Amino acid sequence: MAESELSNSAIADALEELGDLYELDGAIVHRVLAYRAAAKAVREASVSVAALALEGRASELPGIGKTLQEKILALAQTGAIPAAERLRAKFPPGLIAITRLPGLGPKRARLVHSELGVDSLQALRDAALAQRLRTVRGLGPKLEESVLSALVELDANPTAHASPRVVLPRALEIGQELVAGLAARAGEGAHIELAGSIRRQADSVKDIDIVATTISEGGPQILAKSLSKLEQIEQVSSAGKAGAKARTHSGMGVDLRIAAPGQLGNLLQHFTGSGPHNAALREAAVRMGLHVSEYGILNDATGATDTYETEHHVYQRLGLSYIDPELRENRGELEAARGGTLPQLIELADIRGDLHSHTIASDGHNTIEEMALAARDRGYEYLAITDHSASHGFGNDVSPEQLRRQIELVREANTRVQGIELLAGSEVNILPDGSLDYDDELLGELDWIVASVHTSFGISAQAMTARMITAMEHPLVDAIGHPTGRLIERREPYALDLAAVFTAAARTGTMLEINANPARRDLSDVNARGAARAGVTIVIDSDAHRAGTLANMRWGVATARRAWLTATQVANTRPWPELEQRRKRHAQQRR
DNA sequence: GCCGTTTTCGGCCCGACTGTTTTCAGTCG
Repeated sequence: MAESELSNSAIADALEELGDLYELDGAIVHRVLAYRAAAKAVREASVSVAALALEGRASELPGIGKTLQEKILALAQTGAIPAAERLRAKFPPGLIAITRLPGLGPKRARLVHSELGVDSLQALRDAALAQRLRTVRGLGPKLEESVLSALVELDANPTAHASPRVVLPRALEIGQELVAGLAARAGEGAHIELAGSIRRQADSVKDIDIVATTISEGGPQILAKSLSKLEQIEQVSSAGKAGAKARTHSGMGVDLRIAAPGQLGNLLQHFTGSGPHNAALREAAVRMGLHVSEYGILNDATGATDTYETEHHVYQRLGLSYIDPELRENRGELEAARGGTLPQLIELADIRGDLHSHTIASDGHNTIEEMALAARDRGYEYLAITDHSASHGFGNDVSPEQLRRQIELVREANTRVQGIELLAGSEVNILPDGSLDYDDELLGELDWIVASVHTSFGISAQAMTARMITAMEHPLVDAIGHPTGRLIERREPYALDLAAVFTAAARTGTMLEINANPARRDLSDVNARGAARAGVTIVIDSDAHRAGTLANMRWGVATARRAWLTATQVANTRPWPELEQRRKRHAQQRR
């Protein structure tokens, strides 16, 4: 296999930069959008795009054609794209920073560069202070004002983006508080719900989108005014009949949109998105002579705009079966909905047990029995106790001797606590050479083994891949925990050849985890989908460190749904005896 | 620059808001 250290994320960054540069250069918007779409496809790919390009196969990815295949190949072979070099020489780097300011895009950046010679944020500030921006046709005093206030904000907080992304549970919590607050003030007959990326159950959320309908005459005004009264809201920037825009004290944007009940389906469909899903949906609709917006569907043939109360009817009108919100990312769901081949997605109620949990034996906060009772309360049939292993290194090491004692304690608790099967397991460290930190004899006494990387994240992709594959080839390793090590919005995944890992997992019968900790969700949606396509069995685990966080399972199921997974593709939707028989140590015995 | 129930060229979603305008361009989601 072609080996390249050029990561997908580095390629995606390069394509985005090139798109920005072409935009500054005045390229037509569709060409720029093509670069952005290609960057997204590269970032989401679960195989090495550099390796694909070296084989001449990058154009197999959606949105990448002959030209971009060549440009990625050049980047992989020479470390640079000639067109980007040329454009970088033409436009000073400060111009890109200017396009990032609110209210300023490529057109205006180009304008201030050509008319005033502005080539940096500092030069822009000087021009605004000297009131020179208003001398350019199309620009005025208001823009000077907004430029200066944006620069002040940037100075105060140079690293943070204007609106940071937060992980889903936090956004959902704020969103639900806002919905409850609005509902309490809206009166009878109002319907209020969350849309946007929260409803799609994305990894992280930038803005909270709220959709509301009201039947009373002054309903819209009451709702918009109610929003400004909520304690979470810092300020409302605009309010009208159709809705309001606001910002929370924590800095999240809030977009409230209001419609008549008869349009709820149209509004909800529009505001659930995603952007690429809606764009693709609308392009397909145009070919049918239909124009879709949040207000309804305009029919070219009749000139009438039809509105729909439910999303089901919106999709039906467009010749599509209903698409679950988690799938609306333009990753093939429209074609599947057209052909009636969408999957029956896994649900939280399908989960029968949890195979990754911690207790006070390592870094957990509850006893075996407390965890067992909490799992039973959740309706589980089984729970694996998998404390950290002998070299965890955070003061929570479980020595071989302690593990033997822990196994006895689990067995005792299993006889004491009725109504749930307790499994004695371990989350064993995968050492840099791929070996494990207990000997095989002790590992052989365990019911369930999840192996994870917790150290030496910085080794090369080649070394990390070999390390993982060695661990998967161990006959007693049932599953790999949080396989890429990413932390959402905080830490990139470690360098790893995922395609090779998936192949090895399928070959050895090792399961790969979707770790349901909402800061991890690892495997990610696209990677879990890639793994399942490669024939890998997925297991969804809470990785709970206290009884309460067994409930994190829901975020893992959310990721599985975004990965198009059905219940049958996930191991722990099966009763333990059935799951137990399907894992590799039995498959190996059968041979 | 991509792509095909308008297939190798000519299209490529839809609307709101803002500021600068007197009909609209640019930006944003």
